[in-house]
Amino acid sequence: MSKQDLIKIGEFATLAGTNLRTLRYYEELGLLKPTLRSDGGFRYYRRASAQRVAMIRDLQELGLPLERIREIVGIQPKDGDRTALLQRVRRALEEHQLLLAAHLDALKAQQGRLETALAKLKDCSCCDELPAADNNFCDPCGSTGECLPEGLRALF
Amino acid sequence: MSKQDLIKIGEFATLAGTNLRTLRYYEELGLLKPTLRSDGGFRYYRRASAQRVAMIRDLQELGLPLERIREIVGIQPKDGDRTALLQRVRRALEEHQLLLAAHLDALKAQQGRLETALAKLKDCSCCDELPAADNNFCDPCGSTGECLPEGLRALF
DNA sequence: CACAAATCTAACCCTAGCGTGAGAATACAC
DNA sequence: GTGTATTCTCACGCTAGGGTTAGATTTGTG
Repeated sequence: MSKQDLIKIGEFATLAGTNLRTLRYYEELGLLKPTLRSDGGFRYYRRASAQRVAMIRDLQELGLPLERIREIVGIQPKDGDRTALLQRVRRALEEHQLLLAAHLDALKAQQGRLETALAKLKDCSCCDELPAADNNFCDPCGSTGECLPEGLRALF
Repeated sequence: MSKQDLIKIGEFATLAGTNLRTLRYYEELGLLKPTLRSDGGFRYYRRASAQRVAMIRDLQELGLPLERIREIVGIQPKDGDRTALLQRVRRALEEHQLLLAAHLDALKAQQGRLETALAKLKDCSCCDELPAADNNFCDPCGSTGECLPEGLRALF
């Protein structure tokens, strides 16, 4: 923890595999404060803090937004707090798991609608009938008598 | 198509099931222009144009961004262009299907990482060992000897 | 001391799809 | 003409994660 260990933001960014703007943005969000500020305002980081950046990145890859990450790792945990940290991480991950599941469901539903729409379009492509003047929804279809899927009502 | 048919934006919004801001936004994007502008600047729409809004909404529900939708329906198709329109829609939907699939894969991968991370966390919760001073990644784990999943390297 | 490289703050830009005003002007009924 | 409802054009706000300037300092070296 000697002064030797302190490096400026440029070197730290390289070390942590990121860039200046991102580090300053993290600081702005309260995610990672530089260990020291010089009188002139320069940021000085500990090399070891690169691990903190790695952790932030890891949690980002798991899909957590930076705000949530701050809630988890915003306060530098002491050694004894390891259990508490694990708790926080676990709760956040579980919560995020639910969100992710919901998001997946929504996208799968969208996928289903897309397939239906494409199937219907395939039918329509070989159809010569133009919709009647009073039924430009083609609903029900003049050929098959089927109703159109929701997502394509207005195509005709 | 007489002047009787032209309505102002408020009534049109109600008819189309949307609101003023959205309609003006659609116009800004080139999705739907009012049929007429009064000398004072008021927008006048045809009732029939509500179908166009419906179509935009339908394509939105299929997940297409408004920019793509504009590319599809940006130009008012004439009757004879139905085939061409169907083609454009089909191509756009197929393209979007690919994007959606990729998106789904990414989310599923995220889900997998989440599960792995949570499983590992469960192990760690019952672990009393603190990481050695020279290995604050707990990697490999002092208890099980297993390596940590990518997403949690920096937790320790 | 002088100079170059690094860093500082502040600010605006981007994607999407509007929400929500402010303040001015219009349209229409009476 | 006058009142009131409607609409007009800005223009900023939101989420996330920075990118990319500009102009001013600071640091460190010779």
